[in-house]
Amino acid sequence: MRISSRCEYGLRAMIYLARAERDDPVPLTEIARREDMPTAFLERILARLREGGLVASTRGASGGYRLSRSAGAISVADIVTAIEGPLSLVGCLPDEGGCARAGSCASQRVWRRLDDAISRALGDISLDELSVEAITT
Amino acid sequence: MRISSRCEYGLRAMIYLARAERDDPVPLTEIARREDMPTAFLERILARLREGGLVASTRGASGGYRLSRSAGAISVADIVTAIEGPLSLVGCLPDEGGCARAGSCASQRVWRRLDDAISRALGDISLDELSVEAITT
DNA sequence: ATAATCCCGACCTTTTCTGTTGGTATTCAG
DNA sequence: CTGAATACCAACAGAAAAGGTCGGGATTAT
Repeated sequence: MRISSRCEYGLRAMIYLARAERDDPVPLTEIARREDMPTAFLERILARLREGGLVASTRGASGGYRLSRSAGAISVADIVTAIEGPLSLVGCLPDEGGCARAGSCASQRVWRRLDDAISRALGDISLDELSVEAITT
Repeated sequence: MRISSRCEYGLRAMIYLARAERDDPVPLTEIARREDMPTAFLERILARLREGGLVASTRGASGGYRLSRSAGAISVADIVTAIEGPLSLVGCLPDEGGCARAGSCASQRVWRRLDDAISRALGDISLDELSVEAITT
């Protein structure tokens, strides 16, 4: 179980945006350069974040990206979900069709508990908390 | 972030072994048949569980697998670790060489917190708890 | 007009996942 | 001793996902 680079890059980019305290949008190339990430790849990650409603973009010269709401109102869970899709761990959970043995399936409970733990852990961390942490350290 | 079939199969197999309350070892084919899992694949999973010290095998006719210690002394974390390797989420953690930006890297903290949450969640669930749960439900 | 920028679809390479195959070694029962 | 049942193991293969690149189109400030 590894965190994908997509996710890692996406989170770093969001932190970068949270720290960029200015009104004009931040261009993709700047983020990529400063955070040392592949530009074209990052672009597609930002596309997902935009689709997820976490960043807003302005096109054209002197365009770029900015957070679509305050850093305090964005959790890491939001970011990961926007990038990776639903956080759910297994396909056999009831909402997704379920599997034959259902009900009597003990392992299902394990994954559900894990799901909860992950959601809670990631939901508890907000973006501004991270940008602050990083500065004070 | 999905749970791999390997893991799912492995956990189910372990639960099966925990419930099989008998002294003679359980053959691979039985587990595979009863749990509807691909035999050869399961074999390789059981190999990892054996290397991880979670199951013991006896060869030859009327051989098979059994838990190498009591179900109460085996956690889901043990199982997942044996099958998937270390539970750690990112490669940039200090123990694994670290990355350039280290120290000032806010995202690292996120993954570490997540790591902890996962380890705690999986470490808290023991195998006998699961086999009991499954029976009483 | 031009340069800076976002947008997007198609492609590529590498790795991981999910198995399968075929053969070897070991042990029990007759 | 033989045969069947079993674990063990290495090599292969197809599918999917990860990680990334490319080329061009659309938009906008200057």
